[in-house]
Amino acid sequence: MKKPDHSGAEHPRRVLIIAGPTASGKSARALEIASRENGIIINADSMQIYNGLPVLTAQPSARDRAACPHRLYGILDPGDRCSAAMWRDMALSEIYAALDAGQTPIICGGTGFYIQALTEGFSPMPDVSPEVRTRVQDLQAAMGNPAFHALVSSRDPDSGARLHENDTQRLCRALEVLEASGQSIGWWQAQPRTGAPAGLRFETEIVMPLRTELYARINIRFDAMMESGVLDEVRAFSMAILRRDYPEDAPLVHALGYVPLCAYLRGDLSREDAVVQAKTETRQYAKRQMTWWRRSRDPVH
RNA sequence: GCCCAGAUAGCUCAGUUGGUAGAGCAGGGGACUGAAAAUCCCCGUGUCGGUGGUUCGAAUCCGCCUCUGGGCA
Repeated sequence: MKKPDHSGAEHPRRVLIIAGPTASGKSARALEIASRENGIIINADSMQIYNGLPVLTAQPSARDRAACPHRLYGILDPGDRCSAAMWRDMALSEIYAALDAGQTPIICGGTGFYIQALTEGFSPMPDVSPEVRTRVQDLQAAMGNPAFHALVSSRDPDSGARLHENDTQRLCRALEVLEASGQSIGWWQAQPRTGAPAGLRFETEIVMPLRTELYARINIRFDAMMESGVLDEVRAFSMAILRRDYPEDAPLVHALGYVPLCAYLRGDLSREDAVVQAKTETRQYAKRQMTWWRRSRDPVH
């Protein structure tokens, strides 16, 4: 599935995007293309960007990395915090560097939001200080969902109407943007997006296997992880959190399977049940990803 | 062989004194503007094990049968 872009540049340079649900075979596809196109593979996965849990997050093997250059894999410390905008900036500099070196950038990953950030950009947004963000989150935790939703509704009726009272993450975001800028998030979102980066032409390929086939691949891949030392890295990572080397809410704790595997290591879950839960989480994520790419995503602007 | 307890949605189970059944999980669909592997919304007809009976009416009461646990021999 190819999508043209309309950047209007005279000689737009080609950027390939290989996207799709987890375990769909994106990496193998990217590798295959890279080998015949003199490509550089650039990670578009919000978890693979951190080092710390390379097996659990299914980062490319040493062998794959040796076969062609890979960028943005495991480049952030688990204590860091990436964002779609931060990734966009890093990806763009890797893209331009690859093109300047005469190589084909191949964006590969399953984080649809990141890829959207790259190809469509964002509306401008105010900087939100960590203090404001923390204050809003603490307030939310203290008030509880209904009261917090009522508060946001009173200060920003549009967001209150648009967001469900349980959608704490977006409600917090709405309030922090308002606090930081004095304007509602809806006002900011009504501003035009950055749009496609200049001088680039994206060619997107969505790898979308049949659901039954994908689920089988997920199960097989997780069993392989269990054989490849995931438990060791999960144990080490959870110890690091206990030692306060990383915060309790480090992004990697949301890696699929992390919670059940920790429960197994603590003795709260049998190994078999932990594996079942990890596979289930992964299937549920794959389903969400399929929803993301199923809709027709015509470029905005 | 006898006694007891079960048998209800893919799974685990609710189901008040009889009025043709509903939760959690799984599964499906959807949303997504700087946390996105995040966060959130919507979706529940199934010979109520089988069969005969009581009753206007049975998942519910009674008989028999089948199966599964547990106990006694």
